[in-house]
Order: sequence, then C-alpha cells, then structure tokens
Amino acid sequence: MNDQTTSPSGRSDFIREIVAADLREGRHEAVVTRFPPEPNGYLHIGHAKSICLNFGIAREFDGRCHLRFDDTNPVKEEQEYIDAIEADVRWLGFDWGEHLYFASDYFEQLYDWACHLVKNGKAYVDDLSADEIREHRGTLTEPGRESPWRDRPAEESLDLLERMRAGEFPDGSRVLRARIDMSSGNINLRDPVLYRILHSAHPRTGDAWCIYPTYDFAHGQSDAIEGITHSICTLEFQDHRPLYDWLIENLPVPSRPRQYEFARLNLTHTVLSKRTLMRLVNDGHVRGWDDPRMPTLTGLRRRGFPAEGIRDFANAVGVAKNEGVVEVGVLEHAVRDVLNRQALRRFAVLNPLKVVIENYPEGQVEEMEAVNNPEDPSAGTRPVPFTRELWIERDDFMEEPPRKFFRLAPGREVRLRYAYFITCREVVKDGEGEIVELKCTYDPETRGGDAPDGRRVKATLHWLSTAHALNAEVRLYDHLFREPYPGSDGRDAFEDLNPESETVLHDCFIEPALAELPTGEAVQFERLGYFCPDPDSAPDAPVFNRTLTLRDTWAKLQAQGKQDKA
RNA sequence: UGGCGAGUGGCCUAAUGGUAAGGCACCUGACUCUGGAUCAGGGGAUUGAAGGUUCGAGUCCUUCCUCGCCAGCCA
Repeated sequence: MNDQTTSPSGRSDFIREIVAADLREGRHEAVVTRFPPEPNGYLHIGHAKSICLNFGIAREFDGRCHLRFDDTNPVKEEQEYIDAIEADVRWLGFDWGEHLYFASDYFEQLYDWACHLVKNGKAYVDDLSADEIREHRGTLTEPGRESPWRDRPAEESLDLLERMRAGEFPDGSRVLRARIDMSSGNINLRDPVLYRILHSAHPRTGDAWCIYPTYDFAHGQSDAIEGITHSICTLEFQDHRPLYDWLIENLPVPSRPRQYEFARLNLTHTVLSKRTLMRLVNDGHVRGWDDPRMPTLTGLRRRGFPAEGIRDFANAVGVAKNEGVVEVGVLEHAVRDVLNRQALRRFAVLNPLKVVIENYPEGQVEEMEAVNNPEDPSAGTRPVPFTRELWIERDDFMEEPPRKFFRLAPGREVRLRYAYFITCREVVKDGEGEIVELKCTYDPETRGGDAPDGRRVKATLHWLSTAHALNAEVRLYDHLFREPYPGSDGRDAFEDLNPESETVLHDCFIEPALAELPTGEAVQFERLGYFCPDPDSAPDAPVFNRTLTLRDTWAKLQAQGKQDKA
C-alpha cells in the first residue's frame, strides 16, 4: 500500500494523483505502466518525458513499468531501432527487468479476439478499397455512410478473415472493421479498421502473418494482456479513448486498463517530429541520428548531456494537459546543474594567443596544483605545467578595453589561475597588424595566485604551457534552429536552421591531463563550458564536443551592447 | 455548421470554493583564484472575456473568444 501523491522531488501531477487515488481506494493492488515505442525511429527528448513519467510512476508507487514495442506495422519497423531504443532507455536510467514485450507476441490472441468480434456482429470484413472507405467515412462536419458489406453475415466475414490470414487476398483488397457508428462525431468510431492485409515480413514474426492489427486494435488489448493499469499516452490519442474503451468492453480481456493523456513536450529552438528529424538526417543538415545537435537521446548523449540532467528536466517541466512550449533554457539549466556538480575542471585554450613571460627563466618548468572540482573536494588536484611561453585565450586580451572588460590589456595585471600574476608589457603584431604575441612579466611573489602585499586583480585567466599543451579539435554547438519556433508564421522550418549550429575549431590546445579521457565523459574547460570527447577522436587526435557554455555575463553584456555603459 | 481538449507573470507548472505558490528566465547586491558556482534581495499576474451563484470563485454555472488535435489500411 502506498498513498503518496508526490514524486521524490515533492512534485506531483494529475496522473500521479489518479494513480495514488486508485491505489488508495483499492482499485488496483499495484500500478503497472508501460512505455510503448514503435520501433521505426530513434527516441528523442520528448520520449524521455514519457519514459520518465511511466518508469517514474512505477518506481515511486512501487509498481512496475513494461517496455513494449508497438510493432504492428512491419513496413516501417526494424530490429536496428529496437536495439537502439532499448539502449536509450537503459542509458536514461530505467530498467524494465523481465518485462520486455512486443505487441507481435500477441498476434495470435489478437486474431482470436478479432474472430470473437466478428461472431458477435461487432466487426465485419469490408471489401471496399482504401479510397472507397475514405469516401464513405464522411468529413469532420458530415456523417459517414455505411459500407455495403457492413451487414454481411458473420459466417461470411469469418470465412473471409480466415482467408485473409491464409494469404488468399492481395494487399489492400479487404480489411476487418469494427461495426460501431458511421455517424459519430468522433471519426475514430466510424467503423475503424482493425486488420489490414500486408504481405510484408515482420522483424520478429517473419512471414508468419500477412494481416496485421492496427494500432487501435493492438494497443489496448496488449495493455489488458499485460495487466497495465494506467495506459499513459499523449493528447492526440484522446479521440481514440472511446474506441479503446469500446474494444476493451466488447472483448473478453483479462484486465481493465484505462487510458490517460498528457501534453507532449515541445521545446524552443528545436523540432521533435519524427518526419522533420528524418529529413534533417536524410538531407544532410546533420551528420546522423546521433549528431550532437539532434534532440535524439543518442545525439544528446554524444553531445555530453548527462542522463540525470534529462531526468531532472523532465521533472522540472511537469505533466499536464496544456500543450505548451518549454524554453530550451530549462533543459540547459538542468544539464549545467548536474555538470557543475560532477564535471572535472580542466584547462583548454580554444583560440590561442601566445604569451611570453620575459622575466621567467627559460627552460624552467613548474608544476602548479590545480583543483579538479571545487564542488567536490574528494576529486582532488592535479599538476599543470607552467613555463615561460604560454597560450591564453585571444578573447582574454583587448588592446583597447571597454570599461567593463576586466581581462588582460596593455599595462594591466591579471592572474593566471593557480599560477602567477602577470602584467602585459608589449603587444607584438605581424605585418597585417594582427596581434601575434604578448610580452608580459610575472611577479614571482604571487606563486599560487595570491599577492603577499594583498593587491588584487580583477580577472583570472586560464592558460597552457605551449611546450606541454596537446592539440585537439573542438566542435562548438549551438541551437540547431535560430528561431525559437521553427517554421512558425508559415515559414518552412528548414529556413530557420542556424547556420552556426556547429563550428569546428582546429588547433585548439588542451592540458596534458586530458589525453586519456573516455568518450562521453564530461569535463569543464574552465571559463569556457562543458565538453566531452567525441567518438571521432583518434589516439593522437582528440576531438571534443562542447556540451554547453558556462553562463557568461560578459557575453551577455556584449550581446546587449552594454559593455561601455558606466 | 462535427467531435475532443486546453487557456494562470516572458516560458513551464501549482493552488482540489478560503484570498494567486514554485522552477526557468530577467534585474540588483554580496562573495569569489572560473565574469562559473553559491548566497541574499527585486520587478513582473485585472488567472482568455463578459455575466451569474456564493460571505468568499483561478476553481461552480451561462455565454462568448482564442489555440491545439482528429477525415492513414501510421502510431
């Protein structure tokens, strides 16, 4: 018995309240939910919301959640997707234990139930073509017309259904339809198709079948077979609920599941429709389903988004029936929040500018002790080599600094993190006036980063010894779409693609400690953001993906054009 | 002119007839060897509209408006 109404985070929602009430009032001994993907594509962040809801409820109320593939349409489904989906759900942090199911496991039972409906006059074989059925269906405002085959004898329908199964008829020649109400305002009740002929091999049942149940006929009955108590789906299925209930009530099913609908996730600056995602991949706008810019779970994982961050995000957006659009910032905040706690800090210089410390002994190397994670003392420290010639970030120097620019400038003193204070003495330029080098001096008294005389600096920069830094490629990512609502106001979503969603930087430098970081392990490049090694990395050619930038108030000031304001 | 659903600060979500709460975002200040993090504070809502019931309405009733979904042998 469990009468809690809230999730561990203290939040609840209308579905959890229904579950809690059903348990409290004894309608069910335990809650059983299910996540029912069709294996025809990759899972994305929107599915994550559903996964977190279904598995989350099972976990919180001490019930169970099944992973069930809704594999009723062999022409679109593939084993590859089944494998990828299982991996993604596991990665997200959920476990279905023994409860892995396939709608195709129930084909025989479903067929028996189809016969049951026919025998009871609740279903019939229709010889109309797809076009004719459409014509008979009517429109949103006009009722449909009954098929001429609607009242044929049950025995005849039964015989035809058997012969459909036996493969006697070609695709599309006949269907099995429920006999409900051709004049219903709900089009799903206008004698919906239950079975269609598809001479197509199925990833799991092979060529055992040439007729396949539709979603409507398979889903609720699969729920009933598995003892699902709460069948949770998205809003677009609300219209199907009367049909869901009609089938359950007219069939000798072993349990009585109920369907509940919630609003699917929408996110700004991205798109979550399978069709658009597919086009992004097929038209080469991204490099694949796992491109770090994709909102797919495999893409987010490659990008370096931790599963915990995605779960936190799902929890933060809540579950309701109001279809809204969540700002990506909420997702990014959730991800930064876990990365800030967990990611090891490292130095990297993406856009290098050489600094020579003129008064530092040539050939000398000092090991500076750097903290691995200020949020987690147990992460310890590491040595970072310091020498006379260093790389710093080009953005950390300005020859003519505006008022609010605190970093290095001619004559200015700043701190090199964990090392010394340095002062810029001279700016060296090439023939074109490009700054190629900074000549600086350091104060030996400031070793470790503090001045004995108590003087302060306004900025602390990250740096790397030119002699020790490793070379790396770094891929910078930004929103795939520059518009918050891609394709709004009549535009094609693809017009809103962000041309700068990926910027590849070569000849970046990373600190030696980064040499052997496992793929996908997130680190923070101090002052820059969170990054993780990409699978494209080679032993001597590391590639890093930028997961997210750090919050950057300087960048914000620049964007607002306020950097000169007093 | 059909059916179903939804409208609460910029965004998301709560308040289950008792006097609008939280997260994100934004702004200020403190602190800081990351312009990060953290901490403290702040602005911002005539709850889609108009009526009605009630001592009292975001919540109940009526009418209206707006938005979303549905006419696959997809899910």
